[in-house]
Amino acid sequence: MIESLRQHIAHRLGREPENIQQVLSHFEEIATKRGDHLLQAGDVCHYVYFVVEGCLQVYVMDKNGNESTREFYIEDQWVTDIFGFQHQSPSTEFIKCAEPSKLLRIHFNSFQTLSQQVPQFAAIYKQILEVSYTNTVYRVNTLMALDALDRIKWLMEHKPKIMSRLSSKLIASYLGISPETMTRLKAKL
Amino acid sequence: MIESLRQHIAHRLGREPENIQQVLSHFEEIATKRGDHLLQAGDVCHYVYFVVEGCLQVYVMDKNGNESTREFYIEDQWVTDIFGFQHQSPSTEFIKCAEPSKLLRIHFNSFQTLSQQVPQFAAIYKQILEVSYTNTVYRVNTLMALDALDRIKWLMEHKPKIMSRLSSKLIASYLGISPETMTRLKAKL
DNA sequence: TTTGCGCATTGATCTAGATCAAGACTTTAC
DNA sequence: GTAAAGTCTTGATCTAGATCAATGCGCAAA
Repeated sequence: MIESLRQHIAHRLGREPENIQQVLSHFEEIATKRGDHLLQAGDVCHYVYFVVEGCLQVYVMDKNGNESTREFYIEDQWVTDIFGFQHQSPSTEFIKCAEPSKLLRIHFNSFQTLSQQVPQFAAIYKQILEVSYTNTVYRVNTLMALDALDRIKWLMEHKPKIMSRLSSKLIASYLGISPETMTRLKAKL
Repeated sequence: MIESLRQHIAHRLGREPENIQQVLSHFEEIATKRGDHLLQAGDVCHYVYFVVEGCLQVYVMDKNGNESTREFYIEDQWVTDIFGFQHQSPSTEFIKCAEPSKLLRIHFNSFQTLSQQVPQFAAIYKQILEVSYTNTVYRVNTLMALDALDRIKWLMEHKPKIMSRLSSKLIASYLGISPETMTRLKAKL
C-alpha cells in the first residue's frame, strides 16, 4: 500500500529521493467502507489523504439538504479541505468515501514538519497545489459557461473513469443537476 | 508604482528580503485603459500581472457569446491564466481591464529564473497559489450550493469592494445570472 | 452642445431544469 | 432468501431565471 505512495513520489520528482523513508514513515494506512465519512462540515480537518484505491467525494450541503459535489478523487490523488486544514479551522465541506477505499493519511503536524524539513516534500506539495488550482479553475469555467448536456459531455471526455465508476446520482450532484435530469439527458447523447 | 510591489512582498514575507532589488528589476510597469485586453483566448499568456491600481476581469466566452467571469482582481492581487502560463500553451480565458489600471508584469522567462534562484520568490508564489486555490474552491461551492439571491448576498458580504466598484452587468456575469435578473433581485435585498 | 452608445430598468413571455409521484430494478443487510 | 433501502426511469407539473422588447438615462466623443 505504502508502495503506491513511494512510486507516486518518485514519479512526481522524476527520481526517488534519498530521504523517502523519512517521508513515508509519517503516513498511516486506513481502509474504509463505502459511505464512511472522513470529515464532517464543522469539524477540523486534521489530515491530508492520499488515495491508494477507491474514490472520495468532497461535497457541501445546500440549504435544502442536497449534496453538491465539488470534486471526486481517485487513485493517486491527494485530498483535503485545503483551507480548513491549513488554518486548522472548522471545515465547510464533507469528505465521504464513494467506494470502499484504501488510503494513506498524514497528520497536520507531520505535514508541517515535512514541509519545513524536506524540500522534496515541499516541492511535491507545490505541484499538487498547481494541479489542484488549475483543475478548480476549469471546474468554475465549465460550471458557468456550459449547459447541463455539455457538462455531461465534458465529463465523459475529461474524466471517463469518474463517469463510468460512479452512480448517476453522484455524477448528477457533481454536475449540478438533478438525478431525473441526468437520466433524461443521457438519453440524448 | 514599483513601491507598492515592494511593500506587498515585504508584507507577505514578514520582512524585506536582501535581494528584493533583484526581484523588482524583473517587473515592467504598464498602464491600461478600461476595456483593454491583456490576453485573448487562444493566445499564449506570457505574463503574470500584479495589480497596483484598477481591476482586471478574467472570463470565458460561452457558445452564445456571453461572458462568464471567473474572477475579478483588484489592488495587491496577482493575475494570470495559470495553466496556459505554466505550460506556455494557448489560453481558454480572456483577461480584460474592468477599470483603467496600473499594473506590473513579469515575463515567463523571468518568472522561471526567479522561481529557481530566489527562494523568497518561490515562497511568495506558493502563498499566492494557496490563496488562489482556496478562493476558487469557495467559488465552486457558492456557485453550486447557493441560488442567485444568496450568491448576491455572499458577494456583498465577502467582496464588498467588487460589489460597489463594478457595473451591475459585470457583477451579473460573475454571479452567473443575467443583468435583468440582477436588477430584479437587487430590489429584494 | 449634440449625438450616440452602453447600461439599467420594467414588463411580457419562454424554457431548462427542478420537483413531485409512482413503478421497476438492484443492492445491501440480516 | 427475503426484507428493506436505495437507485433508475418515466410522466406530469412547476418555477427560477433567461430572453426579448421598449424606454429612459448617463456619459464619452466630436
